Amino acid sequence: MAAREPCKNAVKVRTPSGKELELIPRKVWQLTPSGRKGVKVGLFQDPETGKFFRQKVPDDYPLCG
DNA sequence: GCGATCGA
DNA sequence: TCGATCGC
Repeated sequence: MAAREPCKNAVKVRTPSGKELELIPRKVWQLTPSGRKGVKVGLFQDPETGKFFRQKVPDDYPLCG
């Protein structure tokens, strides 16, 4: 069982403070309603403010965290 | 509204 | 316990 792989790849994200940065998500999971495709969501931390935020990550980004 | 997740 | 994430 591959329990909790660390996230390795940076994702281009718009931080709450309005900057585009490449950040490594703390965690990425699938957010998928029944019978729909859903999205992958990453939990990120804005290095400017320390605030956490969630944002879509590309569908090909591996689950991790 | 649904789905999972966790910081606030 | 809620907000916020995204696309359908």
